[in-house]
Amino acid sequence: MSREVSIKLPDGTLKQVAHGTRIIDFVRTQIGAGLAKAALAAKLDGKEVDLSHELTADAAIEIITLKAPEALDYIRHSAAHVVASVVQRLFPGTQVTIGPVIEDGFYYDFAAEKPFTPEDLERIEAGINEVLAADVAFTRSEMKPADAVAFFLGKGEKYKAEIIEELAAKGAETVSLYQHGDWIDLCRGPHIPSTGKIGAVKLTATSGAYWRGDHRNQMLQRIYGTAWRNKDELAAYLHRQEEAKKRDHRRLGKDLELFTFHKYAPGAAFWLPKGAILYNILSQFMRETLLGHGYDEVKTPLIFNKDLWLTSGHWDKYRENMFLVEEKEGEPAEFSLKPMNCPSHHLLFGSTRRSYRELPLRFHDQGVLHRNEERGALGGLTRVRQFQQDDAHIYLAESMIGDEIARLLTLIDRVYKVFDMTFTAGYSTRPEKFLGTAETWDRAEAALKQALDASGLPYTTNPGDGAFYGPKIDLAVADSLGRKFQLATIQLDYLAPERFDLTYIGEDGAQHRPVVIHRAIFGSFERFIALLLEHYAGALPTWLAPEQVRVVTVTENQIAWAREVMLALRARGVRATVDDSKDKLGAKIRLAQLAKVPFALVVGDKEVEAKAVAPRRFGTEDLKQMPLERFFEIIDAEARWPRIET
RNA sequence: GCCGAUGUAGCUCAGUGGUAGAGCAACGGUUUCGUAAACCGUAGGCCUCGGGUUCAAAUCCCGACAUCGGCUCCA
Repeated sequence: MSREVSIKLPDGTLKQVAHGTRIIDFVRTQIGAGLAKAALAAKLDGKEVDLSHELTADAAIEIITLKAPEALDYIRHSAAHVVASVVQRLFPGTQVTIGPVIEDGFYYDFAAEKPFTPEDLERIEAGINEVLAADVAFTRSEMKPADAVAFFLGKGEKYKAEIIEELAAKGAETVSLYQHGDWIDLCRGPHIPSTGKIGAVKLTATSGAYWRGDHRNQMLQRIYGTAWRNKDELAAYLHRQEEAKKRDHRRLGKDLELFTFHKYAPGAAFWLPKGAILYNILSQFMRETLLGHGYDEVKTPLIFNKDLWLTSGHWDKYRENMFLVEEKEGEPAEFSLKPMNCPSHHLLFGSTRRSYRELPLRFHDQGVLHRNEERGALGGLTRVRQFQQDDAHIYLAESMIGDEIARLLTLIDRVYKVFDMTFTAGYSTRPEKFLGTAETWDRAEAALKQALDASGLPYTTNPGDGAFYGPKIDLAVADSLGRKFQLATIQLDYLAPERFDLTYIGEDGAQHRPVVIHRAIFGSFERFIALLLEHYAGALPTWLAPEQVRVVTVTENQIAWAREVMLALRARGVRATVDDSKDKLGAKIRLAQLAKVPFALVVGDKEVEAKAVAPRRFGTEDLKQMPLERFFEIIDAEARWPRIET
């Protein structure tokens, strides 16, 4: 007997097909051969399945073709399988582990005898291209977990067996396997119909990676790759990567003479004159902004006795990241450079009797911090050992948390809008090991979440990712290559007030325990500047540009007027220079553009005559000649610092 | 810290066992020029550092240091 199932197409039409019809056949016969050819996978009631999946129940169907955004995920995941099959052919004895899709590509982790060399990668890539050309079909099958474990153990694949055992422990009744050619892998799917649908694959990098990301586990060998619908897309992607590298803040820092590093001070930047200007503007901008938002700036010591860190808990939890300082040579280090400002602020809070009338009490501190990051983790300005934060600690009563967080989110949002930067927010909740009571945590999480929801900012929730002392909100910004870095943070802390025995006198005359909010908006100036530079590709807005105006003369005959213009600009606070070199005008313009100076003011005989300038704005063609007074108006308006509403 | 790659002039890079190179920048000179590179010349190096192999090392080997990519994305 033949039963029928009812399949609903995206446009609403219902089709009846025999129970057990494969999707690919359904599409070919009921929709069209063209779609059947273009199809890669399908969604049944939103669930991703292969085209070979059999229709056994009424469902709404959606066909995913090459054009769909998801297509790239399927192509990449299928490409990862091909990589693994080629690696196992070329390097017998290598075990497979996992091979997920990531942003712009995929990777596959192998338990290999030896790391893969760049030459190995070339051989593997050649093997991949053979498989793509052969257009081998992917086929799906299922097994009972116990059988699958035996199957993979029989092939010496102990990582796969471990994964299946975990799936079984979670209650999986069957696991799926995918095969192309004679190579088979445990896989959730779906896959594209055949390897020929993978247009272009390139292996991009190798690296060591710990099994399950834990450094106590065995180190696996990872191969990164990218895959696209066709060669043009791949070429376009590689071109984008090349372009992105030009925005790398390390490149820009060198080209624009902002900062440099020396191997005698790994992870600590030297700020060159132009970089120091940028750093100081941001620092002062934040100082004034926070002053306007009820913060009090403080300055606290750099070096502290270890007793402070014993009290705060850093000595136990954070000592390996602290630079210890010995007071007398040969004696055990009793001091440390501070890795964070919070403990010193707690000392300040506790240094006098506090009243509820002072709350929320906000200490802002841009003090220099040192953290002994692992050597391998250092990189540019985004991962340093010495830095300054726009750090603050807010002491308040628990009832004030909601308002304060809401205010903070508004402030953060406004600050980032000034720089035209977009961020992603993450909300992290109670970890498994936490301090305090579940009840306070519930209240704290509710307050954070409520403020976050009210703010209208989109955010992701990271359950269990909170600090052990409280939940937090983190804001991340992506660099030119799409890597995300945490900048702003808001963390609630119930523990520190306990450890430092902080109290204030309430309206009722009794002592109360405050709550602390740790928060930063830029995060560290170093990291913020890195992302700021990449965001603007080095072409900073006028108010931030270290050199705002460069007066360029056509010949040496205009040097006197050029200097007069420069001095007049400097007199009104504009950072101006003169290029009075013997270069031709074209060369001077080029240099000004390469230095990304917002305005090049051309002065020739005509301008001298008219007491005028001919401004050329960065990245544009020439502006018309104008009286110097007129240019003053333009530059004054652009050089003005943004104000953040209170 | 771990895996891999890299380290040559201020910058970008060539040079694979036999006397250290180019372009740009710098410096000197000529040119006085109207919106992205005028011309000629000069100088610049412990080839990251320390060991080793060799008649001979930037080059081969070992180690240190630094830099770069990665070490959360879970069949």
